[in-house]
Amino acid sequence: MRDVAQRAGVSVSTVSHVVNNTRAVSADARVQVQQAMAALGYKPNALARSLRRQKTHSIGMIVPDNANPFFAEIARAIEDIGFARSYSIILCNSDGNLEKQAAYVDLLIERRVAGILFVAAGVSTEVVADLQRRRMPLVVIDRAVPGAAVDMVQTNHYQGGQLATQHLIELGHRRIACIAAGSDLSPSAERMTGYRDTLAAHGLAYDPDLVAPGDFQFASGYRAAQQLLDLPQPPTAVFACNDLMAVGCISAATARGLRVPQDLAVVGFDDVKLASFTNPPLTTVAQPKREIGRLAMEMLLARMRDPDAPPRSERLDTRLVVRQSCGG
Amino acid sequence: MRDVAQRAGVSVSTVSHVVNNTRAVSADARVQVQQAMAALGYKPNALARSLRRQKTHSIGMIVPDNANPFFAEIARAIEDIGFARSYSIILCNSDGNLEKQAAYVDLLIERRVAGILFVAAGVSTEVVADLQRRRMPLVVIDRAVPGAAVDMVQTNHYQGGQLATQHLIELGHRRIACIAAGSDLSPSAERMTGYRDTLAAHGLAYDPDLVAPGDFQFASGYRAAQQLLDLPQPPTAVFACNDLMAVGCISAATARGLRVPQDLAVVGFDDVKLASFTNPPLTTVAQPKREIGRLAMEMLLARMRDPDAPPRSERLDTRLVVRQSCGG
DNA sequence: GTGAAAGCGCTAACAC
DNA sequence: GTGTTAGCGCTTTCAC
Repeated sequence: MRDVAQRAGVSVSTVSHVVNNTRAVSADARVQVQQAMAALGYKPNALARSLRRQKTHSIGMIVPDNANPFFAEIARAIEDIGFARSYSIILCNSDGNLEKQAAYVDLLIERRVAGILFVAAGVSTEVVADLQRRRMPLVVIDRAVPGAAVDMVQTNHYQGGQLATQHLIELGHRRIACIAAGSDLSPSAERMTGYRDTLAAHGLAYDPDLVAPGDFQFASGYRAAQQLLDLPQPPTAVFACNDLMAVGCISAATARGLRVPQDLAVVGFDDVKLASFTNPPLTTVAQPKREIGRLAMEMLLARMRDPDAPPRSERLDTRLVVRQSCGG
Repeated sequence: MRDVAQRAGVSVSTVSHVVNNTRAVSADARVQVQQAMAALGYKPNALARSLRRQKTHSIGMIVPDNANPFFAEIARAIEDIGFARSYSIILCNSDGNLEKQAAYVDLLIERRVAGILFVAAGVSTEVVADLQRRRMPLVVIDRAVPGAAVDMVQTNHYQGGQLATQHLIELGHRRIACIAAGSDLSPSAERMTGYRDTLAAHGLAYDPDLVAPGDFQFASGYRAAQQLLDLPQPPTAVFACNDLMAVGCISAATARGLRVPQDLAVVGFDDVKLASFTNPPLTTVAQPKREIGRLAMEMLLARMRDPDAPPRSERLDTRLVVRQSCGG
């Protein structure tokens, strides 16, 4: 900047004012400055600016794994909004590891980020409390943080479970199984509850034999389907708590010579890319991934503007994507 | 830091020295400082440090789209190494748009990143030249930048094309089709060349009828397969230039009552997650995505250490992942 | 409409 | 082993 000022024959503060368009400067001086900037390839130093202004245009995004398509989509939406508002995103993968997460939180604090977008890696009550003590703008995504009054946005898993079950019931199914996953994680539990409540609402008994355990992976869906189909009275439809298990379920059924959807209807959850390409294409409950990212970012920006607003918690509804794995 | 110094009863420089472990400090003072830091929740200001030291620990990563699984994996590997070396990654999506890319490059320069990892969005000769003029450490990934002597790492697409074709030939196939994609992009063209050369090396004639156009999408693979199977003498095997088209091809074959692999063998390229879950699971040529990211990051770190080393260009070999879509 | 000067929080060179 | 000081490149207040 000094160089520019010298070459343009004006003061440093004048250069600053044309760079930031911050007060009236004679047309003459402005042109001089701009030419000098171009000639020297000058780019202002954002570090110095941030130090002086005591605010950065960086925001930290902590996710378990950006290669997981679910988080990849969310990250994408976040980056989009960030770019539009000229915030840049620092990518942090926690691998669901609390220490790694803590290390990244420290790093983000030291970098003086303007805010943090946060998918918790396990029980993160303490980190969040610490962040709040520091008045760091923060939005929690996807997984709740117990005992924290904090901005958050997540999917309405319960409504998604309802949607899937409702669809199967409307198609005439009465024996509807569920491939569940680790009930300690809230999303899966909520999907299950949506399933049970919808069964009940339609006068269908809940049969524990029709609930098979899974772990969100393909293989567990395959195994669960085998177990279900071995039942004396096998189900005619399956609600799998995610797409990977649904695809595993279809594979198992096909391997036994069953036709999907004629002999077994299958509905998934998530709507990952894969779902369009299976045979038959998978009917599934879509999580609003882009919308989650977009909203989280908007909420963070709002929080930065008004640090004292009451915490906001949003639940985004899912949408049923009807393809061919349930017929209909 | 002043606060810490005051509370600990030492000078600011002493605090700095315990924070950075930079010179001998009495055990006493060290304890005082650490206690004060903990009590005050002090975290050093990385902005100030970077400004003073004239070097940051940020690196910029520009990719077309982090939600594309290929780049997601690469990004993941980059982040991993970065974390281990305490560099943080600024995530930039160009959407293949030169203006967006230029905007991000400017942003990264202003942020004074220590280096840039770069998947070019189209012909980026100028940006790269500008970056080099500024002596910005830079590694180009995946797509070559014409006319630039610069560090780069990419897949050996040619060798991948060979691998796929070779595999099919060894399985006894003689009429081997290819689903290609836009020959203007170099990777696809190189895969094709690998295919042709391998055919020739085995005394098999190249038949233009057996090459069907695609655009990397599922639907184009489906269409291409239909076209191929309508031929008077249809192929017995297909090499699709990516997995999505391979899966489309399998769908089309299945829809006609053909069995894969008995009636038609199909091999893909990329080895995306999806490939494990198709029916039958897809035999495919795996790109070393993690390895690309890892190597790119290592090369960037090396370049930062030695700005004047001659540019290095690496081609990483692919690997054939045999599943079930080719039999064998 | 312009310029001079202080200071953001840190580090490094230099004295003691 | 410790403290003092100058200065990284910017913004902002103040004086003109």
